[in-house]
Amino acid sequence: MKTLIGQMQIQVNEKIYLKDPNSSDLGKKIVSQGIILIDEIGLENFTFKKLATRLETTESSVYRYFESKNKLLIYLTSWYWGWQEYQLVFSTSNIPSPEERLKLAIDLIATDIPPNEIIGNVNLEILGRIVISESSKAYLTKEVDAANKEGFYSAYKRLVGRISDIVLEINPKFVHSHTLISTIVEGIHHQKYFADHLPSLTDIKSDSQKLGAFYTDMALAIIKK
Amino acid sequence: MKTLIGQMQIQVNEKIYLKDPNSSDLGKKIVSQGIILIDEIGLENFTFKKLATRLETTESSVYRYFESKNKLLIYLTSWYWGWQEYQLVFSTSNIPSPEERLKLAIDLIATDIPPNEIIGNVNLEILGRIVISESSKAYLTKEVDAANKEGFYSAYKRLVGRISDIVLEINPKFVHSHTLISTIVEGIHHQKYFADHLPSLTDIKSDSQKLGAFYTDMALAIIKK
DNA sequence: CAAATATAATAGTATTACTATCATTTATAA
DNA sequence: TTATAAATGATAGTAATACTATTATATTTG
Repeated sequence: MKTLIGQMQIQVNEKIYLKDPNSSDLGKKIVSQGIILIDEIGLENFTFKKLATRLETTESSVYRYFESKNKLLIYLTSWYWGWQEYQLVFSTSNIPSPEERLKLAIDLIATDIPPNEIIGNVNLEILGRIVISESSKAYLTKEVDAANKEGFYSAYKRLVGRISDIVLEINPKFVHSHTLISTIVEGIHHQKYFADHLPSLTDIKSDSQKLGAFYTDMALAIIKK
Repeated sequence: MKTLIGQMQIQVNEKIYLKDPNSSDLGKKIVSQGIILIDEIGLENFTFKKLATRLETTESSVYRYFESKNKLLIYLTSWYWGWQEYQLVFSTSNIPSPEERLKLAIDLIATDIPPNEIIGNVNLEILGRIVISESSKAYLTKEVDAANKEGFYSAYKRLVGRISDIVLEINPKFVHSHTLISTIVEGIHHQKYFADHLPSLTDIKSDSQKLGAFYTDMALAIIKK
């Protein structure tokens, strides 16, 4: 999982941005530094003005790439899920046992990203952190339905869909595969957040192995029931 | 569950507000109409100015009760969890079987609040809706740790703690009771949101009975494993 | 080298998220 | 009943946010 294909590119729905941030230097900086700034000050305090100042550019230049900070967030999370999907496909490709593949999938979601893992100047560890604490805000808005219609959440849905398919391989009669997997994915992120900030809501303190193991056990217990 | 005790009062941590909204007419309206307005336009678009206009009062008057809209949100969610806790204690009080109590607890979380259920001019159905779509924003902020230290999330933690205790009655050796219950509570809310807005992430379309049944099955499967 | 494209500089607007002051109304208690 | 306190209303003000618009200046590409 360390170095994948040298020049991999994650595809993100074009409607999310005004101008492809991958098409220019400034665009790439907006993404890579945007991640860092959101992580530092939180999405609520993050503004395009502050980002522009940090990049020594102007607010209007940033607005040429993204319509709003929520769109930037949607871009970042889509990118993240696209990357996770890529890793899922990659890491499960030669594994015949669906049970083994499910375990790998859940561990993939649960595993902490090692520090300084970079793809195209995106720091994945930091991106992983903002996905945990901010990603739900990308869909918990009054604009969900419009955004969903545009396909802004398709990367996430695809990942959940793929893991659900593995569940169905294990038990084709299990009718709650999507519910189960979306519960597990959100659950893992929540538990990590709780471990750091609201520890009495969890029993697993920053041990991604145990976290993955718990959810794998839970999944298999209900799937095979 | 229809009419409980006529004049029940849910206690909310005093530090959440500047002035007790229950102590005056205006305060009560801020809460009851605040809920309605947040539901209508979403937390992002909600402002104290808009609420003041609707109440035919002034922004500064609203600010006398709550420091910020985030505090109002914390107040509303605390109130909600306090109310859920009350109902939990009430509905499980005479049930000896912990398994039966767990089922009741999960169903309580999953059950849709019937329309027009009112306690002290708070519309619970609407409050339930905003808890689903906005409550996580109460803790997904840079101020979590400070807020947690002040005890702003204790109502939620207490509810999770109580249900976890039931889990431990069923199996005292189960070491993931908090993880399991917080996963289920958040999971139920997410699934309801998904059913309405991102249906491909769920298999249960607005059927709170099935939702409760699924999570109960899942809980028992892992607890007894 | 011209033309297109990208960025910088600057300005401007309505709204947000507050804080402050002072006048007026309403409740309470002596 | 009146004095006093408490709550609300009216008004003003400020820095920041979330944008849009315009024009000038670089930079790239054909």
